[in-house]
Amino acid sequence: MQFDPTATLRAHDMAVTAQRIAVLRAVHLAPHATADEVAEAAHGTIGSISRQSVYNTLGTFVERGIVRRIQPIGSVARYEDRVGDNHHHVICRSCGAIADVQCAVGHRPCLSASETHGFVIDEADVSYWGTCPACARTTKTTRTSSRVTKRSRQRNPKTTPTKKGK
Amino acid sequence: MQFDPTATLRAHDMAVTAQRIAVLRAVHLAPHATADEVAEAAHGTIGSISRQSVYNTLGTFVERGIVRRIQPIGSVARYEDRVGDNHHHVICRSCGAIADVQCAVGHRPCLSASETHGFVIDEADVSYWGTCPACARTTKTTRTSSRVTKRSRQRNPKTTPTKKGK
DNA sequence: TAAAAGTTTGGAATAAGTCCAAAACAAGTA
DNA sequence: TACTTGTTTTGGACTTATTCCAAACTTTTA
Repeated sequence: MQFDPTATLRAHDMAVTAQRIAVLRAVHLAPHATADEVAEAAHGTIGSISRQSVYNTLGTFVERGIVRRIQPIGSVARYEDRVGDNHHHVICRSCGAIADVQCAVGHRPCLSASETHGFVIDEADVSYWGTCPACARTTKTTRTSSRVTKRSRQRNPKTTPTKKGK
Repeated sequence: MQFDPTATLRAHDMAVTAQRIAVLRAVHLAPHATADEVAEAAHGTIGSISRQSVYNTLGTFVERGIVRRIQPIGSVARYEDRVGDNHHHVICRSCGAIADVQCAVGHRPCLSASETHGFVIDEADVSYWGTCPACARTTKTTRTSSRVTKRSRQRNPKTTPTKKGK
């Protein structure tokens, strides 16, 4: 089965627009990308797309189950188009790298909680925390300081950052 | 073992201040509270505390392992002082209610990922998603609309210097 | 008890995301 | 092909959670 944005959109009765295709492609090519990164990538393919459209589109996709939204502690929301296989994630505490890990159980909810307080559970979302190979190598790395990387979005350039010399 | 903020602070070589005691107490009395709720509660006990102090304090506590920070998708960060027992959470998709569930394994990381991509894992953070008893009763409830409840914070209404002497 | 060290504070700044109403567009129909 | 209609996209303003900063204040140490 290959990647066909148009077919996916059609299958979900969604209008086929350049923006949607670009967003879907961006998520497909860069798993775990942030909305901002998706916007950047989409911008690269179709020249221009509004931030709002990126959010709208991602939101709609999530609603329909076309993409999944994950949000590790300390990170902004991230998106991936690998859905339905109930896999989980390993996140590096020092650099924020994320990798997929197969669910050992294979079906959802992949775990059963012992005492559920009457909640009806339909999904178990697991985040494994640890150190990635790269960071493990450079031992004694900044533990607390360098949280999950943040990239800044470029808003209206009119607002000069003025470092306010003091 | 009983709850003794002062002793806890001393044990961690932290200066004992009214703010810290108030924050610790707030987290203890309202598990899963947001920074805002903690601020409100602390405000109730010691009359006044800055937002910044609440964040500083919570942040420091998290660093030292005195409190744990959780952040379910769609929710702001929440804090709890039940640490060290590696328990997990069930979250209601419609109202955002959170409850603790005991970890079936009991020690961390409570699960072992099958294929770790070389990551050294030290913790497994599990979020169970579903519907709480209350929401299950009122079936057909707004699914997408009422995400996790948002409370608005009340910033200092401009001119409320509040006594700073004393 | 005073200096040193650690905390708290308010104000300003950011980042991420949402609201809104108008303009642009996709797709079904004549 | 043109038309119509309902859906998308857009940009600008706004909100909320959180962080940065440097000065004022408290706790602790000596």
